[in-house]
Amino acid sequence: MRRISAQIRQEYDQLSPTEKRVASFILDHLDDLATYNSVELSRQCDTSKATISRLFRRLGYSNFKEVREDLRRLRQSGVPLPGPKLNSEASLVDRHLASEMKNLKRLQALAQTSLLADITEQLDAANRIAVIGFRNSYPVALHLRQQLIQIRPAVLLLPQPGQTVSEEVADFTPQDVVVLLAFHRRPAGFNALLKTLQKLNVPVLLISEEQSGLGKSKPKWFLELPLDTISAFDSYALPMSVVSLLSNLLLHYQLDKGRARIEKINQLYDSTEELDINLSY
Amino acid sequence: MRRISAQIRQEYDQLSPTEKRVASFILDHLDDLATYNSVELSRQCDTSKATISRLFRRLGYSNFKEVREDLRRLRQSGVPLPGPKLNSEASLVDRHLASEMKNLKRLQALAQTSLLADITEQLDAANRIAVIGFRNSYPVALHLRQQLIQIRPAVLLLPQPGQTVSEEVADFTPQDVVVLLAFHRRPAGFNALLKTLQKLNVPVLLISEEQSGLGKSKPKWFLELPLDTISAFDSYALPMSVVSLLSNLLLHYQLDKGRARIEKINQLYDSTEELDINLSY
DNA sequence: ATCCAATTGAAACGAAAGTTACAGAAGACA
DNA sequence: TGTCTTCTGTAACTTTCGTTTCAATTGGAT
Repeated sequence: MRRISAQIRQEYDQLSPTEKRVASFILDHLDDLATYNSVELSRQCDTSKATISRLFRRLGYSNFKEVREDLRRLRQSGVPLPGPKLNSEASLVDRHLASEMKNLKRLQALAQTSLLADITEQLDAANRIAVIGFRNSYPVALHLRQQLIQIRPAVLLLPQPGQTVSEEVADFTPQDVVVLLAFHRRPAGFNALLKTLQKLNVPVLLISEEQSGLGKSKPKWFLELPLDTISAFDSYALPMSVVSLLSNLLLHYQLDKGRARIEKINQLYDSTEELDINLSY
Repeated sequence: MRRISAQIRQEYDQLSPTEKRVASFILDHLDDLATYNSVELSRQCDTSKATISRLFRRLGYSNFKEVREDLRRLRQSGVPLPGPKLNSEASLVDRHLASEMKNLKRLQALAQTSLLADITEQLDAANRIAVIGFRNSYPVALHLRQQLIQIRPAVLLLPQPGQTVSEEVADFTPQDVVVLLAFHRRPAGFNALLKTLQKLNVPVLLISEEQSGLGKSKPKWFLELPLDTISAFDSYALPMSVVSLLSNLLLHYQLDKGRARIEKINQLYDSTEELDINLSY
């Protein structure tokens, strides 16, 4: 495929001063050049439309449209990203970000299976969904519930104050789904809960940190997310990313099926306060 | 800032069948919609230019140009690096991950300043820290508080049930710190809260989504995080990553100062031993 | 069956985007 | 100095884009 950046490098010496200025600008904005038109380009580079037009001609394109098409194809077909460069004295911040990047890449590997499609389907079909998360997993559970409730009814956050999970889960059936967020520090009794669910034959999506050893409990779906950081505090970035991903997947699944009731979404957004927070000032 | 995905959510039910088809396509291609024009859109959705034109009118834009400008502004708020680009058949999952990657890169650009060091120092020195977050920001606030409380005392989560933020914040001083998580849909009265804090001269760390326009309120520190995803549901991955980053930074700051007790860190690392919080089964 | 409202695409229109012709400016060279 | 070349923006142009008008079609409702 022809690459405009390559063309520019090749021809750069032959270009006139103004053209060089434009070419540099292009190299600096390769990623969203496809969204510019020649008028904007000329304004940004403080030159005329004519110069822009001539430049692309010089670079071997017959017109601007061809450039656009090339860029879009380029955009869509995998420019490898330059990884975060790290020297030995990289700051904590840099190292944190590098670590997050690494975690994301691992998720990418995990997400290749049909697992997510399968889960999405069940999240749509389930009569009820229970989202369960203790301690550090609780904020994630809360968030997941906040998102899911916007696209389907009957999404419960467990346990509710004053009740035990066992009680609330007792009447769950194979037509329901339980999402169990189980990152670190699972309280005593957790295994009992797993067993109960298994006995009831409730499909369980179990999400934990890596190396949790929870795979043995044979949940219907199992996601092990890397939470590693440079130091003692884990990062819950990936769990939140998965929440967003699952929500978006479910939304699109429902859209495809014509089943999404989007009109409700904003109402809920605006009026419903799912949490008992006092919003007054 | 107006977001086309939000507009679509709001109006979706009012749309005609063809318009719904187009709207779905848009949600599926939010990330590179800016590179399409109405002719291409109409071809992709197998409809006419006229329908496209009418749809955007219905979504509250006065013309297509306005849509483009909106989308470009969204896109351009990032660093000039070619993100991970995928071919057109890339799955939603792949595109989600690519988008997260891009957001991380943007955070990398934000984090170059001395801002974080400054914040860390104050988080250490503060008499009290209040963490405030409503709606979708609440889980993040909860999590931040959970982490910070492990390395320093007097970290409050506001508002507490039955009280108003104003009341609880009334006695805050310049020696305290308020962390205000303010992602999207800030409730009425939010500005009043900001002003109160300003009047009391309390240092505020304000964290919001990009393009929130909250910079005008002149908080002491201001972080704008990209939450963009491929579709309607935002990703709170970056906020959670920042929580982890801040926690780790503070931990290391205290370690450097000999102020963190080693046994605390061991506690942090130890994922099995538990104090029992009253979460029943 | 008839009417009415809603939906949609074809076509016409005006408004831009993009190309080309042209002319002025600047520099090189004799 | 005069001439030639190159570079560049202006303006005229052609093409494409986006909106609007209008008529055909559909699906209810009476």
